[in-house]
Amino acid sequence: MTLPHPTADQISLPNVLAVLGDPTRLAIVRYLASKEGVPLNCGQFLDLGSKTNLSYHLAKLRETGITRTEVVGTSRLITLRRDDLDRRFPGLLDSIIAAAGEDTALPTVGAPEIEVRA
Amino acid sequence: MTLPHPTADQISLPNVLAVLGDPTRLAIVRYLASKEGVPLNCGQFLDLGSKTNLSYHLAKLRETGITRTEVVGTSRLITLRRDDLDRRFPGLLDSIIAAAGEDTALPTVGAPEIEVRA
DNA sequence: CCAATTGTTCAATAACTTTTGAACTAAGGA
DNA sequence: TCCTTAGTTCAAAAGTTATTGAACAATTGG
Repeated sequence: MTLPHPTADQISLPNVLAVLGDPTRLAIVRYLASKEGVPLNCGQFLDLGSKTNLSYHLAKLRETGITRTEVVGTSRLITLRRDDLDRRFPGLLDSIIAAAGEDTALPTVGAPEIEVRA
Repeated sequence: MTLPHPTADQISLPNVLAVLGDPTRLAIVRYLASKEGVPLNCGQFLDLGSKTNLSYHLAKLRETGITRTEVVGTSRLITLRRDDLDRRFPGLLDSIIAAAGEDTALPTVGAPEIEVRA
């Protein structure tokens, strides 16, 4: 069983920008990038919204060509389509992820990154 | 007379991405980048939409911090806020403009770039 | 002053997006 | 088989965005 994904050359720049213009989806992509190589399932993102809402955002990321979703049993394993994005839009993903990393206003997955003083 | 602009540190990544996710606005920015240094007025963009519609899109670009608009007589002179954007999001604007340059589906300002054979 | 030029504002509309809960499907383990 | 886990689908509600035309304002040249 495979879900529909656009081919690399079907990925459109305005679509990618619009889809990453949503803070929840940007947070998802940032987290995927921080765990590159490790496929994550939908459950890992529950900090960012309800199950239903994540289903919506993750479908959007897949349909735009930003992520790849593999069905394994009852899980979906989600990865960033970094090669395709880099080939299509060199430097774009890196600069977005770097900028997102500085952005304290973005929601985060996992511990809320509290700055601990010595 | 000056119009309201966000300061550099008020420019938000999700906002920039969402605003550039619109093909008309991406075309405006691409054209501004191609004429860097030369301030353009709204009339130069009439290929991309009606006067009213451009007013809307150009206001959005200004409010997001992507462009600067200077009022001179009855004209608005519009420039890209490249320094601010580069400082805030290094590499982002360049990769977007480069990618937009390859995108034949985007609307264009001026002659439709016909490939002339020798 | 008068008219033309430049661009804005307003209200209306159409279309899309995000979010929600309830109901559902499909796989896996006891 | 039955229950749990993982995630989707659907319809509804709420909100946002893009586009339009008509009316408006401000500057400038004659």
